[in-house]
Amino acid sequence: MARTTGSDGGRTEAAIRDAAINLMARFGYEAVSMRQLAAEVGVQAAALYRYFPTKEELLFTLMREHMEGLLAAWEAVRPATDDPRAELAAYVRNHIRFHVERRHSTHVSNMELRSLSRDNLTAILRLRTAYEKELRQILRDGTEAGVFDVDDIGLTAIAIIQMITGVIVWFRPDERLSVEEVVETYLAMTMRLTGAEKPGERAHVHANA
Amino acid sequence: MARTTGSDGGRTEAAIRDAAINLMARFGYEAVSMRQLAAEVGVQAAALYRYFPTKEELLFTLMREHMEGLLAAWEAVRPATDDPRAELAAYVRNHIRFHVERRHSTHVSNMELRSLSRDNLTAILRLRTAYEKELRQILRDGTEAGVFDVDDIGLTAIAIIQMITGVIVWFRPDERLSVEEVVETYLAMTMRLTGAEKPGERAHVHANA
DNA sequence: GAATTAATTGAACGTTCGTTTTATTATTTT
DNA sequence: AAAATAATAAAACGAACGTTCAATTAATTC
Repeated sequence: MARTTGSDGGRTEAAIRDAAINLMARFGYEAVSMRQLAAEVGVQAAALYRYFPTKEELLFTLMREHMEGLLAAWEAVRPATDDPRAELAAYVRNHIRFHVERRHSTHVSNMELRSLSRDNLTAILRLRTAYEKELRQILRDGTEAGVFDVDDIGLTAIAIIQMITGVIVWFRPDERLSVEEVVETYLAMTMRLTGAEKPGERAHVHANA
Repeated sequence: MARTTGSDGGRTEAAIRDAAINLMARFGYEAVSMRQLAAEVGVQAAALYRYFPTKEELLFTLMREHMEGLLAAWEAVRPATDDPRAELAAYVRNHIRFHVERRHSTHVSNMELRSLSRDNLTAILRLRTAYEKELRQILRDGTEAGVFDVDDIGLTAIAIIQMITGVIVWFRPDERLSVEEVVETYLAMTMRLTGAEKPGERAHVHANA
């Protein structure tokens, strides 16, 4: 046989992306074969090469779009304020919501960096760095304004991202907690971590020596 | 050729473990072939099978010993006190020190769970759960004693472990920060996260409404 | 309705994979 | 020094891998 009835390039490509994200999130990039992926899509392996030149290019496309989507989502919700607390809250909320909604592609983007060629890796890391830089800037602004109490900005930024990305390891949308409850709990922990004063709050804790 | 001069089973097995941890941490379990591993050790691939029956059993052994080592290290340093703050501090310090010292096996243990068979996975997760349970107990004790202010114990425990394990992603021992500096910074963040009162401290922050 | 383009199949390519088998040599035991 | 055992090499197994190529059919254009 050859071209099948009702076949459509756009739909097939979307199906490939979808299946690839699911399979690679579950079994890992290396463990998923092009034949397995094709079977999931419902085509022969050769058909995949009409849409992606190599397996790695497929992975790279998925990761790049994930990172670009994350940055775009942040740009879209970034508040027009100069209160670092509001900015930090928006950052954390966006991060968790975005990642919970896209657990599988987050998993792939976080776990499969080592399967990229040098150039592709560099491109992804550049996007990641740009995203983390936003958080560092918020922490710096807040520290200078005196509303955060952060010792090491770079270290704190990494710790926060690590913590709030960890949600996707355990969170499943149908459990006792809703997404919004989780978001607020993590936000509260983040605020504590940065020593953020709540709006209306004036003083830090003082030890009674 | 066959048996080589000076060959020794004990040394070869140790060399296999060592090379396996390094290679698998760098390239991932699936991406490392038995031939590549053998070449790193300096033997033929067939020789590996004298020490480990399958590739997966080798992985499982490495992961099991890592987790057992982590639990053993904690048992060894667990303080004989009922102050949850001291216990939490000991837990965090031990966790970071252990993981920084064993970056590669930590990486393997965290990343390669999906390459295990069901039974082997269950065994590793059992160890992991036992380890996390220790932290939850500390948080629970501290919350009941009123020295911690934790909203959701399970969620906080996961967030803390995620945060303090994240050290190995970026920390390299020869940089501007020493291990002990990093340990203390993360400890401070953990204490803030849990709302821990410092010894000698009496009150929490109060909002000025 | 003929020509063109899009989408896919089926077979095949050479390579590498984890693993097994058999033979061979070094070392230890008797 | 002979016998037994430990440690390895060398070669081979069938299966699976990513990828390519030629053929074929569906849909679209002219």
